[in-house]
Amino acid sequence: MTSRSKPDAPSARPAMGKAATINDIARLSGVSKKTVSRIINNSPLVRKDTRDKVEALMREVGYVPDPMARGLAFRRSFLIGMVYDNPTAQYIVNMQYGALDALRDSGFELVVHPCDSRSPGYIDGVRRFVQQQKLHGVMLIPRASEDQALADMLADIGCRYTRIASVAMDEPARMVVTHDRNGAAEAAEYLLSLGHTDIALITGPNAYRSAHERTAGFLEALAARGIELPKSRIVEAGYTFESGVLAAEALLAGKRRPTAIFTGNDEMAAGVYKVALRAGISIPRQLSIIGFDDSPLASRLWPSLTSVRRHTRDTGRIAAEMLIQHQDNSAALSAASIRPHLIIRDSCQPPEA
Amino acid sequence: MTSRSKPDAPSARPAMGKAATINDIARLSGVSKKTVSRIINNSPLVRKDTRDKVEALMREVGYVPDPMARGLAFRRSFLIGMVYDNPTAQYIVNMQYGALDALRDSGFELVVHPCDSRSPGYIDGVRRFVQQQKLHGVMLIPRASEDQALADMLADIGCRYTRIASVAMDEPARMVVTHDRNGAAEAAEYLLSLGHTDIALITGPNAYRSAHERTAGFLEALAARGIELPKSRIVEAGYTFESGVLAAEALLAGKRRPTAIFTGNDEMAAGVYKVALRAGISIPRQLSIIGFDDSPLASRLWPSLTSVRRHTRDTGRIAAEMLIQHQDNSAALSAASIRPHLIIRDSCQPPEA
DNA sequence: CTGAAAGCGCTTACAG
DNA sequence: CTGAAAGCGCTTACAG
Repeated sequence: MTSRSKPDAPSARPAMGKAATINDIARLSGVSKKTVSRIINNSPLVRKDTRDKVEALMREVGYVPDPMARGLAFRRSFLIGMVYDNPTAQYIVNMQYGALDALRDSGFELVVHPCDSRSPGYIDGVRRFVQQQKLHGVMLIPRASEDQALADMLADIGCRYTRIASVAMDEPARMVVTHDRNGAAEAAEYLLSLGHTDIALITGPNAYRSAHERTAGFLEALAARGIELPKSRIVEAGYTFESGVLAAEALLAGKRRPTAIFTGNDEMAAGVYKVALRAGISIPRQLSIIGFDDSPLASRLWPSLTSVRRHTRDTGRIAAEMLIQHQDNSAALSAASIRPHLIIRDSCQPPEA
Repeated sequence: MTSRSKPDAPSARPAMGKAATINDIARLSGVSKKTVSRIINNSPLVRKDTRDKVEALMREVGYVPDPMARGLAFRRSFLIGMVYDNPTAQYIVNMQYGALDALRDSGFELVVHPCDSRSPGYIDGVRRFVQQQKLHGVMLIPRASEDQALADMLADIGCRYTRIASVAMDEPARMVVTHDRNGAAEAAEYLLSLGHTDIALITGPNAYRSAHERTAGFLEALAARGIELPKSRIVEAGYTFESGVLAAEALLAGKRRPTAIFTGNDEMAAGVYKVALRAGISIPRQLSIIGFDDSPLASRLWPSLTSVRRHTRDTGRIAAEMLIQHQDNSAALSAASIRPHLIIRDSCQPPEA
């Protein structure tokens, strides 16, 4: 129990005495506030010894410029918005961690904005969010990032943004590409290397770019080794556990079952597990399975699931860095892209003779 | 591809012409800006027809006061901080959704601040976060919420906060109590109702208040029906999957296995699944299992896991509401508490004869 | 119930 | 390289 000041006291003031302001720094170091301002903003137009003297004082008194005052004068806040639409929790949290990695000690903060891209007014909602908060920039996470109308709106109102997507769909300076295609290809190659040829595929919704990329990468890699899947071995599902169950039921019902299944994400792979376990089909002896995401679920399932890992945290970090970076080095980052790779666990083995 | 203004254009201005300011509203409606300010702040000192006239104009031009200007004058921002320490992704995301439910259309935004409560400087990190951003208030999520030093620091600097915890540990106006004890008791009663008597318990770390509450609730409910667990049937683990595996191995090794296990969270229950499946112990025929959290994992496991559901999103909503509520009705909310309850799935049945 | 003045802590022109 | 003036869009005393 604490017995300090009343929580609803009308005026909340800093701990002891007011915090130092730019005026204090200017007065104490004997320069004008404009010079202090120049130092805050890293202007080159300050003599080195002036800068050193003032910076020492700032450190000494623990001075940090007020983001609201700065934002008011700049007509832009020091807030980065993260806009996303309904993906899995672990993915979002990792993305947030990554963004915060980039924002740490930068003076910027992360404000989250989940939305529903199926609701009609959602783009307007994002616009209000951006304009009312005068956001410095926003990160767009799949699947919202795939919505060109959203990106167009942001460009219209002059809001800088970065898009995270499985494939380049905007100027390089605004894109972080995750190359899902490569990850899926690696999964295909692994199954081939184990000797599988009767392989099935459960895809995410075709309308999702990520699903399209993963499917294409998987099928291409198979084709490169001369294997073409019949239509009956490819089932489109909805990226959800339940849809994975339905797809697996269709795939595992007949007598001639595939010896391996690749699913567009781990959720659907868990659905395959359920159907297989219920039907007494042994994983991996009678059925090999590979997922995509390397979510926590992958290691919690038994046997643990081989899955394609995405470097979500790094992806989020880079997307945020691109937003707060100064122009000079942003070019270096603009080509940012991260390749997924396969994490091998216990859900695959060569097919039975 | 879009071909709009360059993303790095030095001056980002609103879409078309500047947005309206308080001066525009004052001029156009023929009152002083102070009167407009009174209306913005819901002051009763405004004649109803004046208010109506001005509000109509504000709606018409889509005027929204600038949070940075307001914040600068108020010496406090319109940002709510969410401070948390390393819990599971779904829990955090649900908490964020709940907070945003409360903040929607309130003019407040949510800024996230994960931290590591084991690192020495973390309280200082939160203090800087609060003071530099002049946060309106912060929500403390377990286990950070259990740290009295953190709460004391916030009280010291005059920052309003709400704490979410399994049991009251602060003034009612600052607490949202989740009553984990009740949920655990319900799990115990369910197992008893099925006829189990040889029951085991895998607890979270005793240092966690939630673990303590869940353990106490479970054991109390058992004791109320005359059942006392021997020490050997109670294993302390770490709330993680891996620790659940180890605990289950200890519990399921001997010949006289318990017929049911209750775990302090779903992660550890998944660990029990792994050990049971590997050992050929059939769930629920030979072993009933109940988890806690009702995480997505619960329904993805097979057979699906009976688990105690926490109303995380509502909890987050209430914690945020308490922060932005005006004093008058905060009393009504202060007693806020939410009871967990058992979600019955397929992981339990009566013990074998 | 309403308003004119001063101020919140910064930055942007404009000078020098 | 440095500075005095005006302004960003609001609110707080203070009057009336």
